[in-house]
Amino acid sequence: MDDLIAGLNLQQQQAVMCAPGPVLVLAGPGSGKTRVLTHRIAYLIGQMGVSPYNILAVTFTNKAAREMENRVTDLLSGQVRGITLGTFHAICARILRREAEYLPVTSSFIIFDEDDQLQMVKQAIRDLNLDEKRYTPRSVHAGISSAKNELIGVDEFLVNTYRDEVIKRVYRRYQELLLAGNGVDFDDLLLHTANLLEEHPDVCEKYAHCFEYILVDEFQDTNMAQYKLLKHLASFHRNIFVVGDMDQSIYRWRGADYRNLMRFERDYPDAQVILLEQNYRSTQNILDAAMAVIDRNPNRTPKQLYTERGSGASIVLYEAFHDHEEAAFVVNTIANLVARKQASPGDFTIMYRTNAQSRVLEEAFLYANLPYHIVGAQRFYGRREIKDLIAYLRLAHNPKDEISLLRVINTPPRKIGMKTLEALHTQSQRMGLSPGDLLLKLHQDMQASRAEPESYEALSGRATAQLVNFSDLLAGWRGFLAGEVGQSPSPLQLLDRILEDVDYRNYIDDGTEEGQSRWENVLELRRLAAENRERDLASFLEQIALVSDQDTLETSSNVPTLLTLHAAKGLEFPIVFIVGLNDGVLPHNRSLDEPEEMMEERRLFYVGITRAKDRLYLLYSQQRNTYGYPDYAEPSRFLEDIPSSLFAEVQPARSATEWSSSKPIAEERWESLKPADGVSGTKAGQEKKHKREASSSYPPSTRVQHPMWGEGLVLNCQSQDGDEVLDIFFEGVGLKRVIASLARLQIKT
DNA sequence: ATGGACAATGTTTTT
DNA sequence: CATTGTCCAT
Repeated sequence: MDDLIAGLNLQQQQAVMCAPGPVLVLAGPGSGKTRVLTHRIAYLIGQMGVSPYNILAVTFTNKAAREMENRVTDLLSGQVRGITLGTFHAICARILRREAEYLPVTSSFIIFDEDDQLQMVKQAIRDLNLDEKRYTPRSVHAGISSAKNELIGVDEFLVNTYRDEVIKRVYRRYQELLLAGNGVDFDDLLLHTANLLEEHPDVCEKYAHCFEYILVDEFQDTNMAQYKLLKHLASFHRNIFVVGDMDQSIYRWRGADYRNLMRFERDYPDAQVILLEQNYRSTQNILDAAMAVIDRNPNRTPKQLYTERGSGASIVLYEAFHDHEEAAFVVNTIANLVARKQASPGDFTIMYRTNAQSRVLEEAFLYANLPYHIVGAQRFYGRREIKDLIAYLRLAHNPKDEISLLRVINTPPRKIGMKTLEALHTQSQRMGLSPGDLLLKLHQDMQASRAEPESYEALSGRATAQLVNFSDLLAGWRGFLAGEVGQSPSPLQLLDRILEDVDYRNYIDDGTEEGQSRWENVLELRRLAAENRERDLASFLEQIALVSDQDTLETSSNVPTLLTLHAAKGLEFPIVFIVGLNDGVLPHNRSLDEPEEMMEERRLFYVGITRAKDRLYLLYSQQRNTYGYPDYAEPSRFLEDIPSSLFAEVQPARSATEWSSSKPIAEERWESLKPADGVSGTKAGQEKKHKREASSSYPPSTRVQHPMWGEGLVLNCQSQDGDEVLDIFFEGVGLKRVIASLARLQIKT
């Protein structure tokens, strides 16, 4: 008992040990909210004798769930088996599979991801003969999604404008398409579960009885569906313990509504409210800056963040001439601090508003020949080759999945184009079958050597031949799955068979560096399948659908991290740079005229600032490139809110001429900076490795002269079709890719 | 059916 | 600038 609460402050102890009933913990950044949650669970099990089976703990990411599980396991030395701990979506998927009898889909439903959702909206728009230009799949999907987040079904969808009418019709068609494929989307997981509990009191009671204690992390990020869901689950015991901070609500555009915190207080007037204000992460200067920024938001519970760490270093505000120099300042600063052994490369993070901003930074790192790590830009599961293979698996699992069928039917190319697909579509409609089922029937008919009867009139002979080829493959996998050859195969065995049947490697690995990297991704998926060899296919597919790239974030390699402010939430770093603090970038252009959006931009900045433990650098520039063209920019209006007393003396910006003539940092110093393991900076998807090729006439770090761009430094070279492709950094111009024989390059000595 | 050349179009993205 | 989709010639 004393062990458990040792090291917790008063408020934390109060939260951990508070009596049953509704509890609202308002937790400032770095105030130890995860500690409170994990200790609370340990307290319930260890001290109150609550069975793990009666505890439900919900998070937003798998990573957070994993971390919580590990920490509780440590605290209790292992007696956590039985606890229901996971993301909202994973827990809902579990409930829905168990209660599938109440659903319009079967328990082996598949979960459509963002990409599939867009494809499906596109399909729906086409089915309805609507103008794709006028109603982009993206915006229509946003409309459908936010309706679902508000628990608004198609029939309840209110129409005020013609646009609403369009969305409503697409929504209806979209749901039909989902059901036809026995699928649900991310939003449906929540929506269906909430509706299920609402409409079936007996089911609701079952779960509400079971979950004696409910704990929720990041409560400010819940949407209406999640709120209602929790309310149902807590309807019997009312022991609902939520932790949140409205100041860190940055997912409004995903349906999150921080007002759920207020709604909670209203719905549970007897709730105990506990404020966690002591910060264990940052120095006081950093906290003061953060509070100065966030205090300007109206209608919030004021929090006085304080630390016992002392004021710490001043915040550095730097005005760069343009974004290139901004990046150069970041890299130089990192290099200097590392060289002087004041910090190690992994201590640094650079945060920005939009992913596009990472490019300049990457160039600066490449130019300096320093490794870095970038989060998010291209996610593993978003990669083409991975999506292809998952689509194959899904199709084998569920031939009715038309989205997956369309994806793989001509990948690798099988001479099945638009014409053939159209024919397949008409024919399947005529027969009242899904295209996948039609293919299987086609296969059967061919097996029975019933030469194509008139029933396939929509299919031409040529088209049929190609389709039959594919249907043989599909039928083969179906049979394989059904256990024709003894036992039912594992996902890995099926994957391997598919890889071989379609000769995928030959298709994807064309011998270029990119092709090899793609094949490596395939091997990575294989490895993942091998790890999950105990799971059946359905469960493997679910796991893949519900895993995000955030969850794969590795922090092990000792190199600086580049990420968006959104991706930074929940993390902390000794030294933080926030770049692009210009109006139009940090308060983003699209938020300027919308007060709610503006508040969210402010919170985003707040989240960024509060990631920093020891040092904070804020950067903006006089000029920046937008879509390739330079443009003058104003400093972010948020900067005005930070008292100047917190800033270190502002260093004068160097002029453009000074910058373009400035020399790169001596190369010996870079050598001393390189981490021992020599991890190279990678941009996912498009790797730019510094390959040393002895045969090349322009090996990396050669200085060259270009007739147009002047002097540059070769960063990378690779052979292609007997020629050399070079990546060269030109000062004041940027990174250029050239063909050695065409660019009239001179080697400088 | 496919690949190459052109125009159109650009937030953030826990699941 | 860089990615994505559409049109057109093979």
